[in-house]
Amino acid sequence: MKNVLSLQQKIVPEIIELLLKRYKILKCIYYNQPVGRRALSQELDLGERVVRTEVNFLKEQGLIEIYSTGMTVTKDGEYILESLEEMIHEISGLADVENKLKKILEVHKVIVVPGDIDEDITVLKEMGRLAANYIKSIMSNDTIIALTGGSSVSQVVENFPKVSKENILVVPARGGIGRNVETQASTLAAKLAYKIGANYKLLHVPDNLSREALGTMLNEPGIKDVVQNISKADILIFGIGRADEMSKRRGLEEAEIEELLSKGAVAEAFGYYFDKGGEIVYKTPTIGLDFKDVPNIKHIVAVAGGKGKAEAIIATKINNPNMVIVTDEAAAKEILNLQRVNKR
Amino acid sequence: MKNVLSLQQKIVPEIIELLLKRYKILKCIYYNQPVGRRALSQELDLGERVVRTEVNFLKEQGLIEIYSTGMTVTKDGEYILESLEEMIHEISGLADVENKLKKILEVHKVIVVPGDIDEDITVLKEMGRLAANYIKSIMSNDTIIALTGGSSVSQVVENFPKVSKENILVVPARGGIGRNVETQASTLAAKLAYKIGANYKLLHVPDNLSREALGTMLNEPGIKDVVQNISKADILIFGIGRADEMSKRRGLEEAEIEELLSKGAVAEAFGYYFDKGGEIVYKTPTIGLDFKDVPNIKHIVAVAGGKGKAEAIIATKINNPNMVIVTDEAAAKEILNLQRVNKR
DNA sequence: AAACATAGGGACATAAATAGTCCCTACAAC
DNA sequence: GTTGTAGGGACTATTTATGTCCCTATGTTT
Repeated sequence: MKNVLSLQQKIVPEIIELLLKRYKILKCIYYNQPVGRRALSQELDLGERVVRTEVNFLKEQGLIEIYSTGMTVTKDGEYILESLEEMIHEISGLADVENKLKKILEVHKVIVVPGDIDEDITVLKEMGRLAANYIKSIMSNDTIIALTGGSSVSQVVENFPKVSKENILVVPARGGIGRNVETQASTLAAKLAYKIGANYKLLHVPDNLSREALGTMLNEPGIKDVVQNISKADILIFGIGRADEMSKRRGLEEAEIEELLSKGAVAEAFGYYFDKGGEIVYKTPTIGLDFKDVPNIKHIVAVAGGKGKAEAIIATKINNPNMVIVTDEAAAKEILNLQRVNKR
Repeated sequence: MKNVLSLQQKIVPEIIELLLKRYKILKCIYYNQPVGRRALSQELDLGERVVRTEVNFLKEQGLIEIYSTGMTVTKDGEYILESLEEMIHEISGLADVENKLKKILEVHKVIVVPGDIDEDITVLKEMGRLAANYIKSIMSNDTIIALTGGSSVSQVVENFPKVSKENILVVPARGGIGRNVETQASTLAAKLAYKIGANYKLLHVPDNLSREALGTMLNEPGIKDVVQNISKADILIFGIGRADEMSKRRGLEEAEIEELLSKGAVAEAFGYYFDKGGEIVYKTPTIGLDFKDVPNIKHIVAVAGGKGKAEAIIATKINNPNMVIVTDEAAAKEILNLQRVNKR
């Protein structure tokens, strides 16, 4: 049989939360027995009533006993507690990792997909699907979605479920034509719009323009309109890349790449390059989303996976508490590793 | 690690139900695809809305796809379905058995405790605990509980949880003094009453009285009162015994026992002996609960376990659709066996 | 011995999830 | 075209979970 737990993750994902909650409570009673309901709820940071409901359940199951002096774990309970330990470790792996990353990266939510993007291509798809589902859940009528290019975002679009909201607008976050037409922001914007029956507007502007050219472009009416829409975006979907890879892929000149890297750039996201400290060290000369607008966007979804992306994910510091990161187990664990090393 | 599933049964039993429900739905879609929501809900005997909720979930998880022609299971879904099969068999063992028994025995509910009463003494306790919990859930103020003697009922009393209802009355279902004072109906009634802070009344009448003596007794005011209470009982708790064992234990004379068995008696419950067909072939001459009152009692809980009791459980036919049977795995499986043999 | 702290249980209002129901539009088969 | 069945939307009713506060019992401190 395939691993029971991963199967259950798929068909009854609620099990994780419930199991964890009950385990936590049982363990807490065990370590503090005899203990009262209120002391417990404080210790566990759960509502008093919630604790009570669960405590009643545990009593029903004969795992604890309740006296007027407090609650104690029965022999059965101890046995269960012991047996559960192993299972919990296995299960809580990801849930735990998600919570840790949430704190480390200071974001609203982290979604970790089991597996490694570099070893299993379906992991990327799963990332896309989960990101898409999340995005669907936050969409409402009249939402403006801005997105970037890249293979990760491409999978988000590819796995987008049907949506029935009205007057959705999809725009590329920034101008710029990548090598691969299939994963360009414009292509993806159009594809997503088509999939969910939304409108879309495109920015037909190459990357790496001169300042003068940019200025001129910005005054073009067709472009000005799109740029304004972008700045009003409600949802931003973007991938995170490694600075070294992205600078090449975006066709920067050798000299520029060298300068970029010598400045310590390790991450790239929507045209901005970040160093390890999260400082912006370079900005791709094109038009579209301005970094100063980013902190105000209601929902930001970053999608990136693979061990190699860990550093870049950490470096991409966007001061937006609403950010959600969708990544894979490999990247997640590597981020935790790097963090541990840094602490020493 | 102890078996994951039995652990989960103990700590998150709700999830198992959920798992079963979803599996059932997924499987049903698979065999009928493409199929509509309403057809499904009819097939599965679930509310249309319930099906819808679950179907949405399955879609979210990517296990099914929804088209305007109906729902189909995806490759992922098929894989899950296949992998789940084994797990379901293991899990649903008892749940399934419970349902089958419910139909075979034509009762309101069957509770099956894993294990064999004859091999593991804790199984008997567990049966008692579950029966007691069930009884607690149906108790209200002013409830009258009638119970018989026996080791099974004794465990129900022993494992009774705290109850805070008012004006509960506990009475023995029938008069009669057994060999073992500890498990006599009178003793148990008193013990239960003490445990839950209820009142009790006793019937001090030996088994096997002559007709004349019975008539006399029935006119005694102290006894008349108790008998009236018994006939108004809201809950009846009783054990089921084998006719051969019980007739000896109850101290019948050799000749009577032979007559009894030659009449085909296989089961005994609250003083009545039943043959295989569920017909009453003998009645212990004592006073108390009358069989004609039994079909009208609101709640009847029978407790009996062990392979040897299977035949007796089948034979004890009480025409009361509210009956609940608490038994063990050994008896349950044997009942299914006997049933299969009978069909041939 | 009295006062106090903390225990579990009861009760009730309210929030949230779930289920029942009915209607609508789309699509496929006849 | 007509018809039957599909899924989705939307509203209501019902059940369940939660927050809150109060009560009494019990063990401990003063």
